[in-house]
Amino acid sequence: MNTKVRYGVRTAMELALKKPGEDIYQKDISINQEISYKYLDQIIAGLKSAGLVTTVSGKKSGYILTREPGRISVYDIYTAFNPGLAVVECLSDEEVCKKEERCAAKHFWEELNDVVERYLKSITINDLLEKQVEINKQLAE
Amino acid sequence: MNTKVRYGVRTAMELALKKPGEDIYQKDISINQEISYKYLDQIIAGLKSAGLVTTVSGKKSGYILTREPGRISVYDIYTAFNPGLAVVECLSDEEVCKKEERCAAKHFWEELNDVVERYLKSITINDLLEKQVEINKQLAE
DNA sequence: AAAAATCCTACTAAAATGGTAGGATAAAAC
DNA sequence: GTTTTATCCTACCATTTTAGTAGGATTTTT
Repeated sequence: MNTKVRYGVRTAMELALKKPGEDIYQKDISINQEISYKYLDQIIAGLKSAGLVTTVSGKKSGYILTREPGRISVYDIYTAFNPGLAVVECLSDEEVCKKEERCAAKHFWEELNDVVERYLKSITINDLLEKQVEINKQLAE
Repeated sequence: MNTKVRYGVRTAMELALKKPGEDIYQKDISINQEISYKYLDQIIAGLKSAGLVTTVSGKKSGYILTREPGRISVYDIYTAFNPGLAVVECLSDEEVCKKEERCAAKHFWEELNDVVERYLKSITINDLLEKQVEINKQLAE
């Protein structure tokens, strides 16, 4: 899990809090989330080309999520920055291990991959926001 | 999951098949598993310093597992080559994120980390060997 | 003593990571 | 219609990690 995925998640959380009529700019996200303004360029570009975020460019434009936060999973954000989930390289179709299907280890790595993938798909941006509310409540006590 | 962990798992599987009186040398593992003899040096060194493998002095010498295959998990092998499991860097104690406990994302990464850790701990070398027997049986059909 | 095996340290090419830099483009405000 | 402010786009780069290679020292067996 590299910084792009992590920052991507936090960016999506930030955008999910946008209220109708309100504008959220790259600058806002950069400041709130303490992510370099320029690096955020690449984060947002990734989210856009994955179809998770959209914008109208121009002076007052800002960004917006294309789907409700409850319909964007962490897996969606992960795949915005990675070709696919592969906990070991022999799972990505590029490289083909000589041992292939004879390899019990490979079967195990595939199962691990499934475990992780299922979990990433099960958590949405909305879940994270709810968790955030819960955390804020606990801190206020 | 880097090559050291993957090769480490396959090396442990190889050693687990050792019968009493039989010797398994680095050379054997290198040939059977198609791992460079010299690189295997480092793999075995890691397994040894983690206490999973020891050198036996007998007729010649060779290596042996220090525990039954059913009591060596993939997590044990993982930690032989990595300081600890951390799917994101802010989970390793070295770096401390400014957001710390206020961050819902971090809580999520921690849960993901637990999911992976539990799974790695749940699978033993013995499980992999049993799976291998199953695969061999299916291929023979 | 020779041979065969383990043990140990250092080096390195290539790729990935986590950014920075500089400017082009688009549209709203004046 | 020009200035301002925001997005968009491409290239570059330092550092770290990865996946080994290399060379030899030491120990054990024959």
